[in-house]
Amino acid sequence: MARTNDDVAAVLEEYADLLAITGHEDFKIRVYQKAARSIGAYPDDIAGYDAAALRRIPNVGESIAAKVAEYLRSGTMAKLEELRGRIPAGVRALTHIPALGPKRAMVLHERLGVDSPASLESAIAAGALRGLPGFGPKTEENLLHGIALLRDSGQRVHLGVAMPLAEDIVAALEAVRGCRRCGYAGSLRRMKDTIGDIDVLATSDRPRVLMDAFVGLSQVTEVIVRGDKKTSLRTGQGLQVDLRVVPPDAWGAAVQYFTGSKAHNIRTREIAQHHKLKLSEYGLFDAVTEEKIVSRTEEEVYQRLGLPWIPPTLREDTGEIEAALAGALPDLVTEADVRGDLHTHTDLTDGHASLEDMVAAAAARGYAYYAVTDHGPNLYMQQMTLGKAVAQRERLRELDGAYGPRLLHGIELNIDPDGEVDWPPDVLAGFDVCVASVHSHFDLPRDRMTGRLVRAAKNPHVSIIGHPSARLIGRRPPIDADWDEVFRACARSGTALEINAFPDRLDLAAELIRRARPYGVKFAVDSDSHAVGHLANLRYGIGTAQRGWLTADDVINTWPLDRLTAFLRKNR
DNA sequence: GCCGTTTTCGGCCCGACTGTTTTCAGTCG
Repeated sequence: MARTNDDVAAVLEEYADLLAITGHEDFKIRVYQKAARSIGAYPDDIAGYDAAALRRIPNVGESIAAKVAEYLRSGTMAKLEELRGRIPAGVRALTHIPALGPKRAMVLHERLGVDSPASLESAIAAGALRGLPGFGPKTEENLLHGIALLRDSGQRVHLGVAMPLAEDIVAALEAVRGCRRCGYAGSLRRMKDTIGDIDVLATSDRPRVLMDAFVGLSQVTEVIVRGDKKTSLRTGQGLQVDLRVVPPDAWGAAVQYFTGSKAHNIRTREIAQHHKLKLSEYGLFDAVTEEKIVSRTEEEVYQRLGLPWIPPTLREDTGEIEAALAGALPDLVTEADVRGDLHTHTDLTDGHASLEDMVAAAAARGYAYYAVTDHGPNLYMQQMTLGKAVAQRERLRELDGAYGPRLLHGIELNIDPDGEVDWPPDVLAGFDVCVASVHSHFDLPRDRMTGRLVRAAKNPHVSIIGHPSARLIGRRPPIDADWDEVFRACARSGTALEINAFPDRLDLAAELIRRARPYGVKFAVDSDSHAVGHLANLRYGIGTAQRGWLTADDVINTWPLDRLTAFLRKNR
C-alpha cells in the first residue's frame, strides 16, 4: 500500500519524464526529480497538506507546491494531464529501452509516430529509421537488442544472488597481476534489498590486463561496452556488471563516487561546489586551479567536505547529510555486535540439518546464545506435536553449554487470520522464546490484518513477530496493514519485530524499520536458517537494520543474555 | 523551477563510451 508521498513522487517523476521528452530544459527537469525525491523521503505523510505546508519540504517551491496541492485536492494535475494528452504512455516506455533516452524518443515519436517499444520494432523492420539524423545501422541493431532485453526484463535480483557473484568476481580480479585493489560498490555496498547491476571498482597500473581478465570471466555471456577505464558485461543470469579502473591514488574518491546513491552524490557534489571545490571519481579538486586536494581514502574526501565518514548503508540522501553535518549520525549496529540468533530451524520440521549440526555451526560463529525455533503444529505439513517439541527441549538441555552457546528452546508459531496462535498459554510458557509469524491468508482487508498482528503482539507469550510483512522479494508483495498501529502495539507490549535476514525476505524492509523505531520498537535480526549455510545470511539482515538507522541498543540479540531473557519474558 | 558562506538573479553534478559525426550529442551511471 503506497503512501501518499510515494504516489506524489511517482506523479512528479512522470511529469519530469514528460518534460524531458517534450524537450524542456535540463535544469527544469532536474527540479521536478529533486522534488519527487524530497517528497518520497519526507518522514510525514503529506495527505491533506495545503500549498503552504508543502513548501516547507525541501526543493518544493511555489510552483510545485501549487501543483501537488492541486493533485492532493482533486486527484489530478492539469499540467500533467495536458502532457499526457500530447504524449502517449508508450512513448515514455520507449525511454526504458537501454540506450534510448528522451531526446531520441521524441525524434522517433515526432518524425515517425512511434508510440511504443513494439511500434519501434516494426518501424525498424520497415526500414523507417534509415536517413533519420542520429540513427545509423549500429543504433538500429542496439535498439532491437534493447527491446528484446526489456521484454524478457532485466529484473532486479536480491542480495543473495548478487552478493556471491560480486564476491567471486572481486576475488578473480584480485588475483590478476597488477591489480592493486578491488571491491564492489553501488547498491550492493549500500546493501539495498534488490540490485539492478553490480559495480566493481579496481585500481591498477595495468588496466588493460585487468579488462582482459574481466571479459574473460566464466560468468560472461555478453560484452556491452569495452574500454580501458570502463567495461560493462552481462552474465548468464542477465545481470549487468560494470568494472571501472582508476589510478591507485584515486581509490577513495572513486569508491565514494561509485557507491552512490546518485542522490547522495548530488548532495556531496553540491557541498563541494559551495566550498569552491569539484568532486569527481578522480578526486576532490580546487574548482579554480584544478589542483587535486584529496582522493586516497573516502574518509579524507568526506573530511575535506566538512563531513564525518558516512556509512554506505545510509547514503540515500534521506537525512544522512543533515545528520552528518549535525554530528548526529547513528552508531550503527554491526555484525560483530550480534551475540546470537533467535529464529532457526532443524530437521525436526522443515530444516535440513540436525539439532547437533545447527548448534555446532552456531558455536563456530562465536554466539553466546542460540535459539532453536521449529514450526508449531498449525503449519500442518510440518507434523509437529507437543511430544516432539518436549523431546527436542530435553535433548537441547543436554547439549546446553556443550558446544559453547547458551541454548534457548523456542518455537515459531503461526498467526491465524484472527491473530491466534498454535498453543494455549500454559504450553507456550514452557518455551524460552516464541516467534509468531504469518504464513497464509495474505490478502485480508487492512483492518483485519492490522487487528491480527496487534493481537499476536499483545499475546504475553509472543516475544517476536517473525517476517512481519510476509513479503517474498519479486514473488509476493507485503501484506497490507496499518503499520503505525502495529508499531504502537509492539512498543507498548514489548514485542520485538523481526528483521528476517533471508535474502528473499529482508522483512521488515528498511523503510518500515526506520518508521517503527521512533515508536520505541525493538528488533531481532534473525537468519531463519533452515540449513547450516544459512546462518551466514545474517549479514544481509544487519545491512537492512543499518539501512533502517538502527543501533545495537535497538536490536535485542546484541544484548547480554540477562537483558535479553528479561525482554523475552515480557513482564510476565 | 528552486535556491542562497558568491547570489533575490544567475546559476544549476560530472565523466566515459558509443555512434554518428568531422567536433559532438545522447545516454548512462
